[in-house]
Amino acid sequence: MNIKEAIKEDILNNQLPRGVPLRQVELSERYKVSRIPIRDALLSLKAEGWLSPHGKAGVMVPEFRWEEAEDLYLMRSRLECLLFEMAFDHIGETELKAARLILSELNQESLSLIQYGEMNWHFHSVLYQAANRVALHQVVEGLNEKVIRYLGFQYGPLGYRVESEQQHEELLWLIEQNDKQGALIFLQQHIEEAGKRLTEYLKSQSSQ
Amino acid sequence: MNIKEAIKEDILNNQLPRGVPLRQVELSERYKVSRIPIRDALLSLKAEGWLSPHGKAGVMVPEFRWEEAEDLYLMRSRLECLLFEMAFDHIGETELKAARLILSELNQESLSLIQYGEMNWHFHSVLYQAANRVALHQVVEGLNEKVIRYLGFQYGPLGYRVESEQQHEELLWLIEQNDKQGALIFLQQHIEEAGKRLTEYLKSQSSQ
DNA sequence: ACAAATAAAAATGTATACAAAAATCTATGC
DNA sequence: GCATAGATTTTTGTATACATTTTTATTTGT
Repeated sequence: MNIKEAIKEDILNNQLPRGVPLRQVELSERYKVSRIPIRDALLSLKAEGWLSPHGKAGVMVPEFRWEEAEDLYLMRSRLECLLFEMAFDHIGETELKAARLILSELNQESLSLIQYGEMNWHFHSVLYQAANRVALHQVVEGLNEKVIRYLGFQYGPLGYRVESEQQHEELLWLIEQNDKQGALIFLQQHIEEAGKRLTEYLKSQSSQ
Repeated sequence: MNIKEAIKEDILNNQLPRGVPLRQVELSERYKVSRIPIRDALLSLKAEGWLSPHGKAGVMVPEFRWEEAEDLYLMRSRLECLLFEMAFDHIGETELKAARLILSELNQESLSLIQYGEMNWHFHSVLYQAANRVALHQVVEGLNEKVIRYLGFQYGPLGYRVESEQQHEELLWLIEQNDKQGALIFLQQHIEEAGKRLTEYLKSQSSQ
């Protein structure tokens, strides 16, 4: 499971060419392993949306497309709010404590992009776990995984990081106040705003 | 891509034990290939939800769980209705024609369960395609793939097949009448009813 | 000059063999 | 009698070698 992570990192940091087929031998030389574990990794990453098919055989790093980003956040908005609503009444001190801990770790600098993205998901995940909706949770997790691909944009040029953390704080506060409706609407806005920013940025990038 | 299909068939028809780890050598003997293509297939099927991890290494055929079925149909309801709404105004004679063709093929008997499930999805898919929402479409496709695992229940003891086809006819009719609101509500009921039936059936099964 | 057919190459897919890790069994101490 | 530490066996993970498929280049005909 280590080569997968390495390839993900390299995709995020634009160390691998986009749009052209990735050759298994090149990758096996690059990561100093044989082609078999490379094949395994490519297969997994393709299934997870980090790679897309190239012709009849072979994979490539997909280009960024604002349409995909828009769809992802649209789905996150619908499904995460549903999940959060189901979770809300079951969120107790345990979950809040865990969420606060993650938030404090998130504030530390010196996190790689991929680590930050995962921590960000963990924060939301801890809250959603209270809903006890495994299948729904997994799909939402998959969406957040796919979103990580775009984080380079979101936390690079967009400099969204500080603002995002303030919103996390506020969400916790609303939960503590037991303001279900308020928290729900806030979460929806939190997601939709992030989606809108990213989508607009991607559009402006692709049109030039 | 052929061994994957074979394993899927066997999972659907309960030819593989549930809950216990699948051994790669056994499968390689069963399907008369070496372990490498088996590994590839298991990896893909795990990513698609047909198999789940068993301990630190190895996979197993997951048990049926009504909670999963409920989640799947909940998500289908939310996302498919959204997708359908986006598609509606772009559905033309081309899509309707394709949908009618699929429907006529669906009426033929002599389709395996897995083929029927795929045809069923194709019908919906053709309509959704008009929305031109690739990422959203793919997620919905994934949900329908996962639902196929449960089709043995839905079209076996539940005998839902004829009724489902009548509903498909009616949906097409509503589209032809350009009754967007009506079609939307009808689709939602179509999905939610199927989900409710399946979930209730699974509950009754697991409680005895 | 362009298109289609064919031959060469490069890439993926698969089999066999070996290494590492996990699970199981056994023996030993308390 | 039970739990734990170690050894044994089983299973998965990886490397190398070969087969098949796909892609690219070349040739040939119009």
